[in-house]
Amino acid sequence: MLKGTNQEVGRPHNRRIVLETIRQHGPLPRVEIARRIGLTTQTVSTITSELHERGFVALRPGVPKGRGFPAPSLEINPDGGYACGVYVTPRGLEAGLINLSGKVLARKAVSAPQMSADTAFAHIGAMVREMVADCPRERFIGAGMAMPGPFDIESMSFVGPTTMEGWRGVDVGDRLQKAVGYPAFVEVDSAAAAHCERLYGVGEELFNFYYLYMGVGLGGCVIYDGQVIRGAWGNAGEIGHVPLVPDGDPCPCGNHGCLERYLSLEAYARRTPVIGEAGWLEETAPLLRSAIVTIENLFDPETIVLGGLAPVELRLKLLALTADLPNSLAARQDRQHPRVILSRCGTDAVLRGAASLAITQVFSPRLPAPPRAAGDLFAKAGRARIE
Amino acid sequence: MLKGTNQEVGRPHNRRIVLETIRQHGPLPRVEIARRIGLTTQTVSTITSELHERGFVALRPGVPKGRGFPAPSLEINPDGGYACGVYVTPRGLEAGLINLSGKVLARKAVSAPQMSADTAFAHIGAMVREMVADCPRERFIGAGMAMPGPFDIESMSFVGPTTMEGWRGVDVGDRLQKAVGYPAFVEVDSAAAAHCERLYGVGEELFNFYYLYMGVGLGGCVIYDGQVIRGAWGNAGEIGHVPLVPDGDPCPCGNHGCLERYLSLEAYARRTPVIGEAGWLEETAPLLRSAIVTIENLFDPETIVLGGLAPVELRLKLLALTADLPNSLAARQDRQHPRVILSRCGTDAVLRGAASLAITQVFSPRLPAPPRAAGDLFAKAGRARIE
DNA sequence: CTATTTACTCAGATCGTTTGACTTAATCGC
DNA sequence: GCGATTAAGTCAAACGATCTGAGTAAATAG
Repeated sequence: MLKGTNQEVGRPHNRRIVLETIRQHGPLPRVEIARRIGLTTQTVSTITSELHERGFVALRPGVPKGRGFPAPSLEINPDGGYACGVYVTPRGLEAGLINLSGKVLARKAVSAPQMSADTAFAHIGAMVREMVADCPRERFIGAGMAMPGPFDIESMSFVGPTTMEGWRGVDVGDRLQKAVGYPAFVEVDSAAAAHCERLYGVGEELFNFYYLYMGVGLGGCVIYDGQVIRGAWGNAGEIGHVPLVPDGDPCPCGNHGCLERYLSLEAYARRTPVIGEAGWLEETAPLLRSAIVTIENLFDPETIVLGGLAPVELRLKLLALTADLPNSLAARQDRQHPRVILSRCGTDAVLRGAASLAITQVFSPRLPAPPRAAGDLFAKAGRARIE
Repeated sequence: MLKGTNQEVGRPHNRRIVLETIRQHGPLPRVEIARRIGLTTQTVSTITSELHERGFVALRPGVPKGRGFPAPSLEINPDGGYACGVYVTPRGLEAGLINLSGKVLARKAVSAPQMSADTAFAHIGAMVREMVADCPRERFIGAGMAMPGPFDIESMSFVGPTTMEGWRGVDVGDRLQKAVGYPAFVEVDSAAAAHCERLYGVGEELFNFYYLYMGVGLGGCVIYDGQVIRGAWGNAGEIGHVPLVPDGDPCPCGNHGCLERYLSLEAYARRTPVIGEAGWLEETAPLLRSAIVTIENLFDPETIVLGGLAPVELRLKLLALTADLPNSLAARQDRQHPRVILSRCGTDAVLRGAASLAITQVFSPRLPAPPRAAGDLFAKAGRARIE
């Protein structure tokens, strides 16, 4: 569980830190990177020359700004690497190729309801191979795949509108790995979308937020300290099955009054023909507000990001319903952001998030927290070897 | 935000890892520690000799077990360090001295309703000084303090049964630091209790759980990967204010139907005179079950730990109500633990948790996650310096 | 045109971890 | 019983990533 560190661990870690800092805040001169990550310019220089050599970062010539050497800036080289993202749903497959900047360069899709796992992985293998062929082979990093959650919970995974039939007991990670032949990773769709938002959306400013994913069902994901909180088995975030309405609508999960029976695209599609969109919004508003209060009181996020498959227009209407929220611990004086905001990543969030999983896993810091200087018992003598 | 690592950071980190491994799994021989944390025996030897020198660990002579050198084991020296915990409530103060094993050695209390901050910190300063006097001065590590949450939320902190009057705008951390003159830390009571459970209770086996704290109000805390998840402002865990009953009882927080209006010692005290304990249990059961389903679906923990100030007898009765739980993603086949279990730490949980904050902050690993070997792009060349 | 400032680089020093040989203390097998 | 084997631990030298301090390049200030 707990692991020690040595130079062999430290170097890759620092490399990831440097690259992630450049990715998130670049273009940056070396001194500035060094200042941020707490290492010397020399070290950053060594690391960045390696990253440059490998083509992951590009050097932008320095522009004179006052006295002194005009510092060249480092930025991500978008074409330094590519990754594939696959989104598997009960309606079919979507796949995309992204570059290091998270831009979608190519896209493929297979439409077929309730694909079997065998068929799906055959398609996935083929799609990924085609996409890899479109980019420099040695620059392909890996693939990520997203699916509606939860995984491996028979009583929940295989019923309801987000059901994947015939996928019972399939070792998805292993199958993906074998199908693509590159490093492969799997994530629940809402977590993948949250990951995208963290990397390419609001995550540029926010390190702690809750991502509410309004898809066919309703999912969510906490980003805490910049990290996706996945739960013990990677299934955290099934906010759609929070029982907010006692004795409410029966849900395929077996309970009654689950939130996603009211707040989800499935609910929208089911209700609007009956009562119209305005009626649905009115009916859903109190539940949305309750959901927000629940999230705020449980997670204390900086903000809640409203994302998912739902079209922007609809999400804007939902956002409007949150103008007048009930009290919660989010009602603090010194808020930097509204309590609810819109996602900045488009409908490709899941795809890009899934693909960037591979990039993150291969590159990014699973960070060592800096030991705080809080009464260090080893302050001085710690440096001397004990005889 | 992201920090690099070097030898200066690495050594203290490894020291913490070694100590934490010994604390949690000791007594252990050096080889075994090395195996667990992924460093060499030599390094562990160097570090442990330092820890031994400083009196934090004790050496237990090796007992012959089969061939080879009989390995001496290392274990925590309980008297290697002491810390103070303070629990501040609207009813008064409780303070305690614990040793490195988390045992409560001394205890003090001041009973006085709605103490002002000035009075409280005067008392706290005095109590801590007395306790420090009872242990070797140089072995005193620091103090931790717990309070009912949430902090700094005017609209919620200062109303209701857990209210602290006259504490508005008080910089608690700073005041505590000044009052005790040692490293000082502050935490919400439920998080402190969860921390205690992590260190000295179920945390010995579980790294991912949700701690439900049934006190005057109702709080909770996620332990994820062995770490307390505190939220953006340290207030995560206000599960008591999840609105589970639409149009339910009005709550001092301003909303209606908050969970803690039904499930808390305050609710128990208010309702049992009217309908008796059995009546209360019956009335509360569906809400408790809903709360559990909510937690499970949002956090996907290994288990939920039922703790808090509520007496064991009452918690046992509540536990009995969870024998037949609704479906959730926790209903998996391969569960290692029941969905709900009782806390193993007694009523001192908050006190011990608060005190051990100081120990943890000074010693324990805020861990660097080991970079997984997933398609390392720098696999070989990473070791060679680039010219 | 010189002095100053700033970013960067080179080469050597530093220091925690690793490596490999050695020591110690137990059991196994003849 | 006694040498061979096994296992944990220690010593001293090697390793290697980062740091340190001197040196270089390119701008501005005066």
